[in-house]
Amino acid sequence: MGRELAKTYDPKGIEDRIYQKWLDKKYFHAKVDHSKTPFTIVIPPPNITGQLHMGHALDNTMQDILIRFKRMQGYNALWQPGTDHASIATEVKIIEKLKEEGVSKEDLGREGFLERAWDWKKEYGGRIISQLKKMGSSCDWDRERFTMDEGCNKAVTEVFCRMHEKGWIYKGSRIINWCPVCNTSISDAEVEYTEQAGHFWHIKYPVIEEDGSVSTTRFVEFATTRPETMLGDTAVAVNPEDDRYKDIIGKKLMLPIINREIPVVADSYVDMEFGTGVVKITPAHDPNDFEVGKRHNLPEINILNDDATINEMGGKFCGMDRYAAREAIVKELDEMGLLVKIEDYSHNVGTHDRCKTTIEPMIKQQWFVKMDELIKPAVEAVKNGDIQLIPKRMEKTYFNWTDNIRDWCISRQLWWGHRIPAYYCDKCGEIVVAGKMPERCPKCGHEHFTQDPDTLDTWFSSALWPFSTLGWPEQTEDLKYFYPTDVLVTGYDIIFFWVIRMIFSGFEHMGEKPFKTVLFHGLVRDAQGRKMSKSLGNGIDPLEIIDKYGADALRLTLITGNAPGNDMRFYYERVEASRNFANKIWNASRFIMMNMPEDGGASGNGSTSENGSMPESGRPQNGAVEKMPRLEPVDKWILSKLNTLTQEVTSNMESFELGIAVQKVYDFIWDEFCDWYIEMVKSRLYGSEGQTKAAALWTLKTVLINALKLLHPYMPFITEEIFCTLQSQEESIMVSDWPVYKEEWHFEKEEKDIELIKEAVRGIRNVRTEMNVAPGKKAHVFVVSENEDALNAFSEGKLFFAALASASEVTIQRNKEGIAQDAVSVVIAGVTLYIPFAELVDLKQELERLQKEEKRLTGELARVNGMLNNEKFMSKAPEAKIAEERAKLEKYTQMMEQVKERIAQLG
RNA sequence: GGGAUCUUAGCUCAGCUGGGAGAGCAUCUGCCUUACAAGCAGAGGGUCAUAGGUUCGAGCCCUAUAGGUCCCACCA
Repeated sequence: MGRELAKTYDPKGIEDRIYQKWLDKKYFHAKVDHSKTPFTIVIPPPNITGQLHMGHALDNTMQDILIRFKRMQGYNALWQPGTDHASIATEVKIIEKLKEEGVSKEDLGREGFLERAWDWKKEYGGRIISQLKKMGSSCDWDRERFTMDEGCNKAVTEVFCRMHEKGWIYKGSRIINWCPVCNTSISDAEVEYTEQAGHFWHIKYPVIEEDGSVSTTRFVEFATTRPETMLGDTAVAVNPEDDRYKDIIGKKLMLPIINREIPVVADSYVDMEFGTGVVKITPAHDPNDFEVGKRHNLPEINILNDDATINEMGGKFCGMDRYAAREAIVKELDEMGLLVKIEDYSHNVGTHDRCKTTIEPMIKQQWFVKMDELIKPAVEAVKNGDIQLIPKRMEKTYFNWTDNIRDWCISRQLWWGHRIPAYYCDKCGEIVVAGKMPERCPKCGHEHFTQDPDTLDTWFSSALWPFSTLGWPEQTEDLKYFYPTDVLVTGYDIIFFWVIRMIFSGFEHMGEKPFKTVLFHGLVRDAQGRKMSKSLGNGIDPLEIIDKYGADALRLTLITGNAPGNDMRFYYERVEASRNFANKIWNASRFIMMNMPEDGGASGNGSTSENGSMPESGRPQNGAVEKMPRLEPVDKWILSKLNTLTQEVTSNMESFELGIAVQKVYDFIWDEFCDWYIEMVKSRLYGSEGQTKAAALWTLKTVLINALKLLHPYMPFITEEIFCTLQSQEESIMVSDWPVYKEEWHFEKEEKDIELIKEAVRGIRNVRTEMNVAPGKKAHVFVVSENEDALNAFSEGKLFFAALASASEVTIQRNKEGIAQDAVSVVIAGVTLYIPFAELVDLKQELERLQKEEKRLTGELARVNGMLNNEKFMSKAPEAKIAEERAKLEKYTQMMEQVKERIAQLG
């Protein structure tokens, strides 16, 4: 009888079927509806080159939890999805692929290359999306966007033109970070410093004497880690306070090999304590030297080609690679007697975060975004709490960046991306920034232009994501309704790249913040705590986990026991624990369904798949289907517990404490519902009494359904499967109402009473184990109390002792008359239980047990009395706390009396 | 050099605004009790890194120390 469910939960098959149903029913789709409050999340768009990794899995699980929660709460929940073109990452991959075919990017030309890139996008762009679907993500796929689709392109151009107009985008000659392998400039944020073993070459330059001759005796010595840059030296600097060098300031030196006269300048940038206190100045190839050069009007001599070979400025080294040139120059200096010594030296070298190539600072014409004004509202918003960062400590990281903000280099010498909308007059070179190719030059009237070959930093378009995806620059209904979005969920590692840039872009172009809250998560690490990486080969594929344990188990694993912004370790035992929990719910549900009558409003074959023609409209029956029957105390107890749970979980989720919330649901379902409630009502289900059985079934079903709802955002698939099967309905749990606190489900007395019973049961189980009583051996339990409430509670709960505490019979009485002297006793507040066994009980052991308890109680009493007798505590502690302690005092005093009495009996 | 963060049971981690130390896994002891052995019932295990301080009261707040992790800057 009842519905057939497999003995263990097998997510395979179920998950795909359910997801397809959700898609078919358009549950994920959100449209403007002014009768509802919107709740919006924009997805951090994954790269089209990407494959789902644990970071995505975590990020998307958190977003899906929030979206599903809010959707059930009645919000108009929109989760806006899309992908990112990821300019440099994608371009690098395509070039790699072309290389295999023996073709270079230049062979194809710009047009040909872009064609290949779009092919790539078509082929792989969808892969990550289908993987996100495997996770159960309830994104509105009808709204899927791409950072290089028509709308986003329009937004990018619009922003570029506007900011240029305002003077906040400018073109300038600056020192930038150049990657000689990717052949592009990169922003400061893309530079990754790694410690490398290198050398410190001590070199000296000869002084030019008054008479113009090169001295053979006077030298200035310094040390460098990049001797080849000497080709571009235009000065040597010392600290103006440095007495050692005061006399040579303003003198000239002879730059060896090149034979160029360079001055000695005084600049406070030089640290007297470091090395010899002398620094060679290469303005074209070092950011600090560049600044010094500006201050002293030094020439900037670029000595490198884009591929990091030496250019014609390097004389005979022209054409050599930078490292070959280094060797040759050192050798030559040595031969000239100018190399003093070589030291081993370990230092930090800037590398490109994508390809790990050592970057080369160079002076280039690039486009920049002026940051000083732009950043102000973004700083203010976080400062005054308009935008909330969770956890709060992320604010410090945020301000640390904004306080030291530098202009943002946005041009990239790449082809895959948004081409800069700047056009150069072929005749006079005039720059026109516009949405399309200008017709004639405003300066000279010429009609031919060439567009800037560069593209924009990939983050330029992602910065606009929260509003470009909603239709901006058009003033769409979607934009007005869904913007600003509510929560941004992302890793703390892209706070500078993305979060800050979205914030200032939102204020600048929308006049309003892009989101109210940023919820950060940490990194998912491997079992040893290492970062998961391709090179280490320690990555765990989320799809593999889903295949083996199910998406629900994966999701639960990623959320439990993790606080916002904290890294976590991922290992299989944790997934197993989650899988076991899924199985636990499955079996509890199976048990309930097995006991449901065929007719009781829950008939049907339990399968949801072949019955696809259920009415689509209307809310589901919202859990408690039938009207509330006459309940037993234990039913009221679990309902009351559920009520508290509902309140707490909702509150935790509203404050983004997702891990805490799900832990509570887990504990409730497993401990309270399965281990206690189900065990306590079994006899009522097996018996044939109509009313009490119906009440038990009603309660089982009601509590289960509500618990499933609370769990649904975390484990969407299994909760859906059970929800539909249990109620034989097609309508989804994901569009059912979120549970709320119900006054009529609040039962204070019953909660107290059942907790008392539980305590007694635990006490009996304890002594039985301690006394090595065989599990099959039943015993008579005597309950002795003078307390009316307790007596009532026990007479109501009498039958539980047979099922839960191996009682053959329960006798309730006001005194211990007729109870054998050698019984084992259990003391709980106000009640003493006696269990006489047929065999003689070791009274010595019993006495020892009681004495141990006496000792424990003595300690407790001392602590409580210590507080209550402390005047300062009494005058300063909150009243509630004092009342709590008083109650404890009463309880322990009572128990102490009982224990003492029992000890006296034995003694 | 600047900053953040962590140090809690054998392991991995929770512990929200200060009010009697928790979970999962592992270990030990019993149980195939008709939902579940991916289970049930019990048990052991922590001077919450160290030293001070504030407080009636500190795992939680402050200071210092030790060790770990990360971010930023980049001293040539």
